Amino acid sequence: MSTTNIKEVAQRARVSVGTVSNVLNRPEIVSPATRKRVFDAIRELGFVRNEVARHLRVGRSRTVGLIVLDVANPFFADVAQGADALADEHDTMVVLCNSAADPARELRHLDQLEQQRVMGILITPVDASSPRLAELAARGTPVVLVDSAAAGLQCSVAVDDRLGGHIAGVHLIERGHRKILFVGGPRSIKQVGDRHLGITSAVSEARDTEPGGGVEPGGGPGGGVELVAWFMPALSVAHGRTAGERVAALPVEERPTAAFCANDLLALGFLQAMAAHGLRVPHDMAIVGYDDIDFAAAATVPLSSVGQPRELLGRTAIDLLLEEVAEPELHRHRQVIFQPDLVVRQSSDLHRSPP
Amino acid sequence: MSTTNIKEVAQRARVSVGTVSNVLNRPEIVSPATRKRVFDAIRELGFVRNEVARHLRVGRSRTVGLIVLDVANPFFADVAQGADALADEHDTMVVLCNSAADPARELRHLDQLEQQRVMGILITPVDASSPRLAELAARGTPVVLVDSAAAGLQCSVAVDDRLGGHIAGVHLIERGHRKILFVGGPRSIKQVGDRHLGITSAVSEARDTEPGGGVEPGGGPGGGVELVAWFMPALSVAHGRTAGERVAALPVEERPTAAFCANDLLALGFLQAMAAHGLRVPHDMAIVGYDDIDFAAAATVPLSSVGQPRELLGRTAIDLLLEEVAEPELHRHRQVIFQPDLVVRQSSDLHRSPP
DNA sequence: TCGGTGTCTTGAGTCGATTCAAAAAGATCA
DNA sequence: TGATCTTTTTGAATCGACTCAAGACACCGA
Repeated sequence: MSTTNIKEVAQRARVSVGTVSNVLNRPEIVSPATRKRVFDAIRELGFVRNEVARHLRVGRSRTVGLIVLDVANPFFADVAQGADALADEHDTMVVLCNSAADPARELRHLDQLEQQRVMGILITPVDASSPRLAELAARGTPVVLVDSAAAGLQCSVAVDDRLGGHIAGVHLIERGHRKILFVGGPRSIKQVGDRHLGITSAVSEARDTEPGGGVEPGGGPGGGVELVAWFMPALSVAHGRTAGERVAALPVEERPTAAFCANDLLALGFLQAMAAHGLRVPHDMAIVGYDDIDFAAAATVPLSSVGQPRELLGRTAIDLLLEEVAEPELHRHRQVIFQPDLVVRQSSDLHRSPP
Repeated sequence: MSTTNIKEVAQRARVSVGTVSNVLNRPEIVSPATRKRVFDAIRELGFVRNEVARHLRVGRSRTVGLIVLDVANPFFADVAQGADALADEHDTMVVLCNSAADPARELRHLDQLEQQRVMGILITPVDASSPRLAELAARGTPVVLVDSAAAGLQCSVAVDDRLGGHIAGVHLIERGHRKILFVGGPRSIKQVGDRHLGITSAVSEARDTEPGGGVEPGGGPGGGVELVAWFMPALSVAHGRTAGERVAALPVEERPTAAFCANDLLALGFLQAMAAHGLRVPHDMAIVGYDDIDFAAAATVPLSSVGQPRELLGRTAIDLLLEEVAEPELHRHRQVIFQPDLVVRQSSDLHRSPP
């Protein structure tokens, strides 16, 4: 390791360590001549300040941890980019950690970050109600939940996932679909649950308002719209493909005509499976994804998707965190909620005529 | 911040600080009764070990920095995942930093990581010949170049980009293309240059071996294959789209029949532009990308792409780093080079008949 | 020459955990 | 019981940078 320390610099510049420290931190109070001597010594020795020691003394780090469910998901890459951009302006470093939706990994990262005394933690939790998050906050590490609303105990930024699910449901129903599949991820992930609730509410509203209260054969009670939900083990392209294959294997009369996937990775996988089994999108199967990642627009069939302000989520999270760090006393926890919006593309843009 | 420190724990457990430290680090040398008392005190006080102080004392951190050109590129997400997986097994944390291909940002991250005295740095440099990297190594922070071969001064893992470019070129020529466009990123990025060199060599080999040495009208000297190269300002979907639009605007007789893009993001953007301008892929324009990210297979037209062992790159980089850290004296810098392989999909899978 | 007033510089003490020589406590045996 | 090991525990010194009260120094006017 760079063994040159402030002491050696002081020796070479023929000043005390205090003066070197002053040059580093408040150069204006040091006389120009001394300052120059010190800078020269620093350059000559290739001195690099030991941030660890500095941090130990001043007790405050300039890094924040960002724990996401899946680094490989472009949605989180965009959130991270937003966070990074704002953090950068405040001379702060964002370290990105991947929990891979695994509570154990999440816990390990939380422990590591707390032990490193980071300035704060932004997290998209596997389980938002975990007591660990409250403990962290209580012990003094501010936590901001990202893409997941908090119950007042901490700050959070989120997009209204129920609304997003609702919009997607209304859209599909409006396009004439009467049997819809929801492809979710693990139930434990709150976003999945909320998006499911959203489309569920859209479906039951459709039942209530639909004319003719008779029970149609094969339809749900009180209306013609039926919703099936499958919860896959992960929100990945591979599991989307699995779901798609399972759907393709169903006999036509049982098969839904539309799928709402809890994120775009699932949707892209699902779409691939449709192509592989000769099902046309949107004719045989309409698809709506979630997140509106850049790749959604570039898919085999351009994908309809519920969009979220991804970078803004990241920026806002950093903003809330910095606010809390700056004035821990005055700070009141806030829950910021953004609105999703549906981007209709080819994958669902077809009016389905009744059978 | 968690203000409970080892001293308070010691007080409550009625032992010395040395004993608490022992319980934390070598519990087996402490008698069971004492150990229990200490653990109880830790639990009761909610003590969290201060990794900063520990690090200052032992002089060695358990984190490595990984600086990539673009976090939003799934290629790097996969590399990061590979690195993370292996690091995890060694109880080491990977922090991901984004240089966004900007030398200034890269430098800032290098500075920060060095100041934090990380165990080592994995980097896909904007400029591999930058003296900063050598300085870092000289001052004691091991550096491993990722996806970019080193000249013996440090370790590196890479994929043979010239070979990759060559394979792509041979494939397109073999499919009958005689006018090929190379869509690159900034020339300063080594990968871009190498991939260009690769396809250039494929083209000149084709000229040499092609029967009939006559100069064809519109063809290059000595053969019928022509290569044009455009270097875009960034390896992004947006710039791919720009390139595609520029190509689409060309009169048919001047327009290439195939494009080899320096990465899949460019290729996906290029593909979108083709669709937007009514050019059919692969009939009017064949496309080959690079990296074979998961989204390549899911594109509007499934994308041919030169594949790289992405996660293995990350794993190997960590492996080399750990090896160097473990035995700094014995360690000899190594350059690991993997082979790329072309995955042919629909976007280039068509034999073009001569005009 | 002295006191006063700024401007710089100094260096011991501090942050929290680890280390290790040395002391203390136990165990074993003659 | 005392001598000799062995097992535990102790606590001062240490890592490197920062802080701040106190000291050194220069300059000015009386």
